[in-house]
Amino acid sequence: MARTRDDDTTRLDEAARAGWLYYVAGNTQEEIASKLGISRQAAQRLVSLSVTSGLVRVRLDHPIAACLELAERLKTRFDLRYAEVVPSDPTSASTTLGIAEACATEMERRLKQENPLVIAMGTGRTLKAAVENLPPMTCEHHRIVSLTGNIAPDGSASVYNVIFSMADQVKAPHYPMPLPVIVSTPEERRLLHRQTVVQSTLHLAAEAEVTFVGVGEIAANAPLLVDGFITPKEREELLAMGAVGEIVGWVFDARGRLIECAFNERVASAPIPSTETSEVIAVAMGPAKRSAIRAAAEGGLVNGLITDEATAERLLRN
Amino acid sequence: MARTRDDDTTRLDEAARAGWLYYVAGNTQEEIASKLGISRQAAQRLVSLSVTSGLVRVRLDHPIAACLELAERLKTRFDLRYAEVVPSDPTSASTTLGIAEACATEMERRLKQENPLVIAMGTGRTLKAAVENLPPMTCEHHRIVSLTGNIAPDGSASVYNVIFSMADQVKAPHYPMPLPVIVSTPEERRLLHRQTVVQSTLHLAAEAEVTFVGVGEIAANAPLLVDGFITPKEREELLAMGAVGEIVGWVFDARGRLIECAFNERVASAPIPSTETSEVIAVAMGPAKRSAIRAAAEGGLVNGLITDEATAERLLRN
DNA sequence: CTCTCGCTTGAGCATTTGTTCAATGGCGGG
DNA sequence: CCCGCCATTGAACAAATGCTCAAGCGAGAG
Repeated sequence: MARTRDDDTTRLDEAARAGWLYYVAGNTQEEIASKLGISRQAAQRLVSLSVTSGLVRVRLDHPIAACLELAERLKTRFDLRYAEVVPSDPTSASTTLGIAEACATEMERRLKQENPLVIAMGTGRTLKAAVENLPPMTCEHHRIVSLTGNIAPDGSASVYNVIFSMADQVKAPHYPMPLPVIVSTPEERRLLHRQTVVQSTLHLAAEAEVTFVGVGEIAANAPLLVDGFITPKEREELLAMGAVGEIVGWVFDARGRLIECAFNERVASAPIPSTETSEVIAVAMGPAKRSAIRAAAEGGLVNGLITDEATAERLLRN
Repeated sequence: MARTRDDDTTRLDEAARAGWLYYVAGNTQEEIASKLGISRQAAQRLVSLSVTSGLVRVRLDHPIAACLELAERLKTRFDLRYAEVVPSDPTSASTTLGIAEACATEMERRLKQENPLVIAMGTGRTLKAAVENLPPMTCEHHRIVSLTGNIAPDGSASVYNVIFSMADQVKAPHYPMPLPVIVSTPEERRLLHRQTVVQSTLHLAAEAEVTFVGVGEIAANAPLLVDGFITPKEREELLAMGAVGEIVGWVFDARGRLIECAFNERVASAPIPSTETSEVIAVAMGPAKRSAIRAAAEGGLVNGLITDEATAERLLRN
């Protein structure tokens, strides 16, 4: 019963083969079954395994005209170096569907580069979903650095810290930040940031050529609140000070300026890499995040954006 | 009724959108229909169009263990720099299924490189199928050069000359050879090769960093014969001299040595780029081509191979 | 204005795919 | 050695997909 590693791999191999016969060679599952000498159901199970285990990856080689146009307009309107718009699924309430895949594709593009890169990663649900869409690679020449601490308020490892799973998937050297995301006092932050490990990570982050970040809203279901990084009371205070969004914890107002407040002095994240030296790509969609995205783009906190059609349209409809 | 270009493109856009909703968002065709406000059949047609027009591309991120192992053994056995083995469809008689896709993927990988490359292309059915699998790209920094003339025996443009469709698809500067594949006399070849255009193409070909070629058999359904480049009588003569295969027209024997004969003196193709300076990748599969492939690999005419599992196994089973 | 041609449409049907469920059988524990 | 657990199997059914064909529609010719 103890399913050995070998069992697993041969099973995946067979799944890959079945998936190949199905998707590439265009066989029907019945044909596959007879070719591999198994029952139709077994074939169906293998094919289905090949998709659920992420072996097959479909890619749509078509810059859907409307999306392309929206992307162009976003670039002009917000003075971005990079913009990508994916089609919206009108009924899905997901805030990652589509952009996660697009973000993964973009990451993959960067990772395939020959010359060594420093890639900085933010945190959050969207990036997590994106990283899950990365194919296995070997990128020993790039370095991946985390902009945020990896310790959640309750002391556990933060679930949405993506650097480990990303580094694991693409086999790249990685530099996490072994400290909490939000600390108790500015003094504590100073202290923690003085550690050698943290110092080198902070320096590396400042050198990042490419940065991927999620964007959090402050109102409604603020990720900071949901994940217990702030209390409802703190949220109210932030809102009162005009906070509309947050990137790796740094809270900013509607014009995309970091708010000078007690909270931001307790954020232990690395500074968001400069848009002068780094491509800083925000990955976010959905009505709740709209004003946060707009602020970040308008204020020049980011110079790249991956979003969906509906959000893009609303961003442009001033 | 005259379907305008605009009609076509918007239709493709819709197809892309439907394909996206289907393959990426995982909608059922019925859901897509209601979301786009069309009938289920219409949705089905769009999805199917998105597939047949090559918009969706499935990719299998799994080096099937057996194939990987075969590839390794091929590399060792024939001293290759590059080998790729794709799974066989046991019942398909196709000589391109699988390797065309694999070849396209490999070409794409090269084309995505930042530093400018010279890519030399052979000719034939396999390469044609491969090129049809290339995604649209913009590669203005690479140069694609043809190793063969583009004029068929009957004076028409050779169907299997792939450089134009390839260059069109990937938007790269390209250098065809405006002359017949096989000329009547060695003198004619000298004369034609003296043209300035041809000269520069020949020089470029010699500089190629990467070369993709098909491999033709001489016995059975020799492409040279089928396409009218040689007569049945000539074929017999070549076989009598020990010919087993041919690359861009150059006929070679079982040990992979170009045969010194009247026919090879009439081949107007560029010389096959040296395996010292270029990666010369043969793309071929099938029992009929087996001895030709083995000869080419053994004789060092090529140092790369893309083939299928069954062929790989037979090549290794000495 | 009407007819014709050719393309598009959607209903209906055949095929393929996905899921459920009871039966099977291997394997460790008692 | 036997029991029971649990993963796996295939039959049967449900859902989704693909195909065919007759009808509809619109553009242009007469």
